[in-house]
Order: sequence, then C-alpha cells, then structure tokens
Amino acid sequence: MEQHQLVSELCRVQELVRELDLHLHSSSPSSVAQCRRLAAEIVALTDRSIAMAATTTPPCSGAPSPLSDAGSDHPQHPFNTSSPKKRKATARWHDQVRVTATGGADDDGHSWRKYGQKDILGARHPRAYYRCTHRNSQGCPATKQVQRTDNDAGVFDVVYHGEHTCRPSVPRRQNPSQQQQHNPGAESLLQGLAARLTVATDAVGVAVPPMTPPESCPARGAASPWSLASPIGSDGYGGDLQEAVSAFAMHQTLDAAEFMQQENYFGFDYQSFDMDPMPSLFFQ
DNA sequence: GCCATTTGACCGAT
DNA sequence: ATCGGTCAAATGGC
Repeated sequence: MEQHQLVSELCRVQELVRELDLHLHSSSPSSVAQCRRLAAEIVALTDRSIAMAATTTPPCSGAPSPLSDAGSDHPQHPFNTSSPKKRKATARWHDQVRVTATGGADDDGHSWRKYGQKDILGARHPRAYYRCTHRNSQGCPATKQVQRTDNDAGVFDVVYHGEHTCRPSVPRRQNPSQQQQHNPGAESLLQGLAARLTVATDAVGVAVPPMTPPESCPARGAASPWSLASPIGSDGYGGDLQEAVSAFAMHQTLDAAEFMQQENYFGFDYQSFDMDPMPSLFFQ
C-alpha cells in the first residue's frame, strides 16, 4: 500500500529528526558530522516520500489546504473529506498540519486549553479540541484540533482554526541581539527549509509547515506565516523539500548552541500526549 | 482558590 | 438519526 509506505517513510523522518535534535544539543565536532549525516538521510527519505506521494495521488484536487481553503465559501473539514460539518457559518479551517513530531498542545508559542475530546467515526484515535488560553481574557478566537493518525501513533494531524489575536506567552527564543551574527546564510536556509517543509497530498493530506510563531517574533510579517511560506507548491506538492533539506545539510555549520540562537528556531522540546513523549521541532 | 483536564450532554448540520 | 463541535459540571493538581 503506497500510502502506508509513505507514512512509514515519514515516520522514519520523524525518528531522524529526533535523533538530530539529540545531536544538536551537543556541540562536539562529531555531533556536527552526525547532524550532517542525519540531514543527508532525511534528504533521501523525503525524496522517496515526495516521489511516492506524486505517484499515489493527484495534486491537491480537493484536499483542503490552508491555501486552497482560503476564500472558499464551503470550507471542508481537513480530516473528513466526505462529510464536512460546520457548526458556525463563519468557521473556516485555517491551517492543516500533519506534524510528524509534535503533540502540539501548547508548544507552538501559544498556550492552549483543551475543551473537548471526541471519538471520531472511522478513526482509531479520538480528536482533541483546544482553544487559546486567552480566549476569555483577550477574546482570542484561535482553536486547534489534534488527532493521532491511524497509521502511526507518533504522527499527529493538527488543524489550526482562526488567528491569534492575543499576546502569547514568551517564546523559547534567545536575545535577538545575539542572532543573525553567526551565520546569516544558514539562517536564510533555515527559513527556506521551514517554508518548504511540506509534503501535501490529496489522499494522505500530509503537510509539515512551520508552526505559527509567536507574535513577538521579528521575523513574523504582517501577513500570516502561511501565506508567506506558500507551503504547497504550484504542482500541489512540496517539491522543494529535498532541496531545502539538502541545502541545510550542506550549509549547516552551526553548533548546537548557535543553532538554538537562530532567528528561526523556536524550540525543540517534549511534551506528553497520552503519556507518550513527543518531540516538537519549530521553525519559522 | 485557581486553573486545566475530563467527559457526558447538548446543539447544529446533514 | 447520525456525526462533529462545543458546553459545562465534575474532578484533580498546584
């Protein structure tokens, strides 16, 4: 089954990213080399995944992506392409993310409060509903849904709904004055990587875009990071992923400490989701 | 006491 | 009638 293989490949990528993270926390020369090796392996895997996705599904014919969905008068639920059910006429799905390495409850720079959980018909795992913690205090309308995928419990579908209007909690970023001085090229590459970390397919609906950054981030423009990132290419697939990762691998000359200082690096930590620790890698 | 999570009930859409 | 999204009371942790 092509889809299953695709998911397996992406799960392997997830494992490699986790391993990469461990090495990134070490500044030893051997870890840098190991990071490069891991990045090269990620390149190969993502290359295969992209090719697999291209042969498995047509380009975004009906998949509700953050981009294609915008402006639609009939938003469709990202996880149920057959029977969309919207409660509010004004509701509109904003971002669909399949995160290969996140539980995503409160680790994207915003704090979330869980307000519900539902067993979804045909899904192996329940769907959890979160809203912004500042909903009452600041009227922030942002919500998100998190659901384990059927194929791999380590992969989550995350749907963001609505824009944050609140002032989020302080992100895990360092002094801006220390940023952009070590390796501007690598920073640029990281930004490119973040923008291109997408594998979107119609049937599988896989997307790994950057998480919504904190409002205080200087790199955040006036527009949504999604519109800036253009995560889905004109062909409907994240065809630049390999290129971006490859460039990252070749130019990643930062040690762990420097990497953590990068403008685009938002955090890499673990959080509990159903008792399983899930790593989260955030870029913008 | 405050805040977050859990979970059954409720409601709107289909 | 069924399903998905939300509400709100109960509960627990700090």
